[in-house]
Parts: sequence; structure tokens; C-alpha cells
Amino acid sequence: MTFRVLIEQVRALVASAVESAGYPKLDFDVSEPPRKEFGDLTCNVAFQMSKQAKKAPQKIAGELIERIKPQQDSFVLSAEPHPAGYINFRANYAKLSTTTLAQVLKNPDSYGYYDSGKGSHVIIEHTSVNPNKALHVGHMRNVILGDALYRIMKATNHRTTVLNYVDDSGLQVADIVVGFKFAGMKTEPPGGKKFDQYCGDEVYVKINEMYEKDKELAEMRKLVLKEIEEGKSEIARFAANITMRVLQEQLKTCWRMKARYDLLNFESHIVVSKLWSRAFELLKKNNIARFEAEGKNKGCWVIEAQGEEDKVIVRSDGTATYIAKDIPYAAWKLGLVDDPFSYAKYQNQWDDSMLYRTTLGGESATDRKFNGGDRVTTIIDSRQARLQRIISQVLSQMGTSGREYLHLGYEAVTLSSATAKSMGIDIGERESTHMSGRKGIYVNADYVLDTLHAKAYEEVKTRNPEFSEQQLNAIAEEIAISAIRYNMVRQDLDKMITFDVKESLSLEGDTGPYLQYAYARSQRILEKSGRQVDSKARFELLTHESEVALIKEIAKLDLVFEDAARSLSPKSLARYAYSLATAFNLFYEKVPVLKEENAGVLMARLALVSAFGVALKNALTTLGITALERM
RNA sequence: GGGCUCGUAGCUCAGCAUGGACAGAGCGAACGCCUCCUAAGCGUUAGGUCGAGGGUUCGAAUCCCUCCGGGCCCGCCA
Repeated sequence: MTFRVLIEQVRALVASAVESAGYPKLDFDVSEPPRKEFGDLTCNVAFQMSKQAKKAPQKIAGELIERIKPQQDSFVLSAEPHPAGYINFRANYAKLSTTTLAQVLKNPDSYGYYDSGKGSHVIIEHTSVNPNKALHVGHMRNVILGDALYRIMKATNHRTTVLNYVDDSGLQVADIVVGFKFAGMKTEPPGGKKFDQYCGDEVYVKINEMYEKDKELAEMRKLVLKEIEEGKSEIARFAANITMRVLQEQLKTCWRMKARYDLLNFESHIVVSKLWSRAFELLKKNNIARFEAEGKNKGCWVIEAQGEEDKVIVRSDGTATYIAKDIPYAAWKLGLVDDPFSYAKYQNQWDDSMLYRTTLGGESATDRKFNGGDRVTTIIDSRQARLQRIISQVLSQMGTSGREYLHLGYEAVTLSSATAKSMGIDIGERESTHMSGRKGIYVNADYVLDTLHAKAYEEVKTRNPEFSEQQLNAIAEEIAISAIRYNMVRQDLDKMITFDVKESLSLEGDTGPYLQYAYARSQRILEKSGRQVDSKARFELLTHESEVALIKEIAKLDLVFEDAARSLSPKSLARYAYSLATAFNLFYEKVPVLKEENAGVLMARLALVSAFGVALKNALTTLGITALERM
């Protein structure tokens, strides 16, 4: 919180100087300067004023500086004008250090968490992988992004509900059912293969190949789909069973990545619940949907989409289209329609929370409300942006009474040419290729985790030969998760990730394990010191450049959480964690802690190391990365 | 054809919302640093017409326009 206060104090000083000098109020920026010689904060107010005041920035800065007199006990030490026109400020390090470290050590478990949510309810949907295949790297980006967002929302005091939509009545499920029922494929995977992988890698790929040659088989999927939608036949029961088996395996992978959910929404329940017809009534009542008596959409119900062709939502045969199915679900999320579902327990999760699933009829196993969020965020890749925009538009026409529907899109994950080649896929001159479940062009999530695990295992073992198998595996697993999680979240959402197996195995530099390593180093210092950290140590003794820099980073955590929540940007949190870890590694290099002979300085440094650990751990936890004591 | 999006060092990316002080990291390359808290670390050097051109501005990687190049989306499929 202290960096925030420092900024506020500088703002106040500048604002009052502007006022007392007789200038009108105006907006100005207070930020960190590009070079440390310019101090800790800089203000561009003189530039902003120069036009109106018809004076050179340097002159204004000179005028204002006379009126900027920091209080004795404030975080601001001094202000000075720079010939370029900036007003630069220096922080009172003794005060900043003392206050920051005391704050961290007093409430380590909640340090940095910032109440920007005020308890408002956010609903986040992510994962939502068709239950006919295993997750691949592309899905990993979705899961990791969604889970990080959930954690950020929690850290900023939002009430959170995480949904995972299960499309159990779609064509993709029908496809593997055709494979099992009409193409003679076995329902038990060979050699103990994971069931989701078996269905995706073999059944789904093969049946799509068979469709090419066998048109009758291709016709079967429509019949199967119809039976699944009606939900009563033997085929439907068989499909439901297959879906549940795949889903359970998918969840294992998600849980392995340390994601968790509150509710599984089954599409079939939305279909049967008549949620659609209720939403459709609303659309008709509000004149959002229109019946076409003639033209190319004759006999269909359509909605107008801004700047686009009309969208058909009900076909001339009376069935609903894909986008139409999303509308009632979205309306349910926002609480615009009565909740038709009951809720049953599905399974307890790794974080000891209960995962529920929708059911129809009967008593609910919980009183909890899963819908009606103040804000609903749906995480799907940006290929769906167009449809999502139409859904938002329709919802706002229905009247969301202040509630917000947001699509958080991200670019796809593609495979590098090297990785594609290693899988026997020739992509010619191209640098990367899009994945395709149908064609079997993808890298499985479990494979990525296993490969990373194996690599990390060797690394940990060389460094810690005395560790037991169990310890080695536990640590290797955490490193694997951190590597992939950090990798998926560190870059901008609208940038494609070209996944390369070999590159992903890097555990050095700007990676998750680098962060964990900095943490492990800090914990070893504390352990070896054999002392208790004293939150009342003499922090003003921490005057080394690298000590001050580290304290400043620690002091910014709440600003980072606030920003990450506001801009829905796990990336900014990842960037921060990296610079925090770098600040620590610099300190580690320059300032020996355990060798220090002055007891007062030693205690102050230990407290700093401890505070660093707290800040980094809280940042890592929010990214879904485990802070390791040893690695 | 229309819409969205990306283009910054050899490679992967920050910075762009709210324009400002010599454009920053990581990887890769070369060379250094473990009698000292784990070298998964730290440092030095080399490497940039911020895709191109125009405009706005005292000032543009950042805002606007045009163009070029890559990706995606535009179905009574899902």
C-alpha cells in the first residue's frame, strides 16, 4: 500500500502547488521515471500546463517547485525540477522501508490484496472443452487464463463463481458415439490409455476419416445427435455415459494444472429446461427477434446485428441455431431469466472446494446462487469474438439492469513448424500451423505436463540428490505447472502463441521456475539463519541500492493486483512477479545476508528477505504457481 | 469484398489505454563471475530506419489516415 500512498502524496503536493500558484486545476501524470537518476517519481505537470499558461515547462516547474514542501513525516523526501521540464521526487526511504516491511510482516497472508471488488459477484466461464477429447495446448491457454483471472478477482475481493460449460449434446459427442456404436470401435482404450485421449486421438480422428468415404456413416451422426437431444433412448444413455467418462478425465488434467470450478453446466439441461423458449419469448417481447416472411431468410426468426447481416436464430424448420443456444445460457448467467436448475454435488476438488453440477428437478444440495452475477466474463478464443459481440448486444437490448456481459478473447495457440515436423506433419514453408482436433493435429496437455515434469525431475535431482522419489516428483510437478502457467499468461491476449515443445522446456530466464527459484533462495536464507524474523527490526538500516529497489517493488503489489483486476490482465501480474524476482536476485548477488556481522543490519535484512517471500508468494499464488521451499 | 487483430534486436516478447527525458527484457552469440545464503543465478559486449509513408503536436513506438505483410472471422454448421 505504501507506493500507492507515495504517489498520492506527490499528487497532493503538486495539486496544491498548482492551486496556490494561481493556475487552474488540470490532469497530470505521476509515474516512475525511466532512469533512477531522476528519482523515484516524476511529474509531467509543467508540460501539461505550458500551453495554457504560455510559458516554458522549465519555467513553470521552477515556479511550482517553490511551493512544493514535503512534510517531515511523509513518504516524500524532496522535489527538484529537471531542466527538461519535469519535477522529480525522491522518496523517504527510511519511512518507506519501515512502513512497508511492517505492513507485510503484520499480515503476510493478505498482503497486497486490494479491495476493488467490494464483494461484487463476478461469474467466469472458462475451459468448456467438448467432452469428446483430451485437452490440448490450446485449451491450456484458456484454462490457465481463466483460472488466473478467477484468482485475481478473488484477490481483489470479488465474490467469484467459476463455470465450466459441458456441451454434452453437440455434434462432437455424437461423432464418437457413432464411432463406438456404428463403426465398431472399442469402448475400452488399449493399454490403459487415458479415456479422453483415446476418444480424441483415436475415435474422433478415425471417425472423421471414415466419414469421407462412408456417406451413410456421416448421415448417422445426425440421427445420433437427434437421439442425444431427445435424451430418452438407449443411445442417449450411452452417450451420457461416455460424456461423463471423458469429462472426468478432462477435469483430472485441469485439476492437475491447479484450476478449479464451482459448477458444471450441462448443455442438455439447458435444452430440456426450456430455458431457450423462455429466452426466446423475451426476445420476441422486446422486438429483438423478428420473423421473416420473405427474402433469403424466409421462414426464419432473425436478429439484427449491428453492421452485419441478420443472424438466423431459429431455422425455418423450427430448430435453434448455435448462437441461439448461447443466448439463454448468457441470460441465465446474468440472471435475466428464472433459474430452472437444481444443483447436485459432483466432486470435492484439490483445494477442498465442492464442484457442483446442474440437474433438473429434485432438491438442490446447496443454497448457493451460481448465476445473476454483477459481471459475467466468458473466456473463449477470439475466433468467437463476432458471435460474442452479438450476444452482448442482444443481452443489453433485453435490459441487463447495470449488469455487464464481457467476452474475454485471446488469440489461438499454434504449433511451431519444428513441433509440427516432429509429429510427422509437413507444413511446408509456413512458420506455424493451427491445431485441429478433427485431423489429430495438436499436442496434448498431459503430454506437455509429463514432458516438463520429466525435465524438471532431472534438474531437481542433480541439485538435491538426497531427496526421496516422492519429494522429487512433488517438486518436479510444481515446476512443470509453473513453467506452463507462466508461459501461457506472460504475453498479451491478442498475440498468438506459437507453441514449440523444445522451447517450452526452458526453465531459465523469463520463466515460471525462475520465479520459484528466487523464492526458494529466499527461504533458504531464512532457514539457515536460524532466527525468527522480527517485524520491528531497524529497517532504516537498509540503504543499499538493491535493498531499496527491492522494497519499492514489494510496496507496489496492491497496485498491481488492482490493475490486473481492472484490465483483466494476468499478464501484468506475471510481469510484476518477474521484476520482483529480478530485484531479489540482484539483492542476493550484491548483499550477503548471513555473513553480515552487525546484528541490527542482519535482522533488518532477514525481515526484508521474509517480506520479499511474502510478496512473491502472494503474487505467485494468484498466478496459480506454488512457491517452493526447495527446488 | 467487409470486419477484427498482429507487425519493436537473429528469435520470443514488454512498453502503446492516460504522447514526453539516451526504446527495455528473455533466449540465442562472445566473454567473465561459485574457498561466499542453491550458478534454475549475476555481469560485460555485440545486436533496433519501433513494417512503410504521410499527418496532428513544442514532442509520436504510443494518437489519426493511407499502404504493405501475417493471422482470424464473416452458414437456416457447431
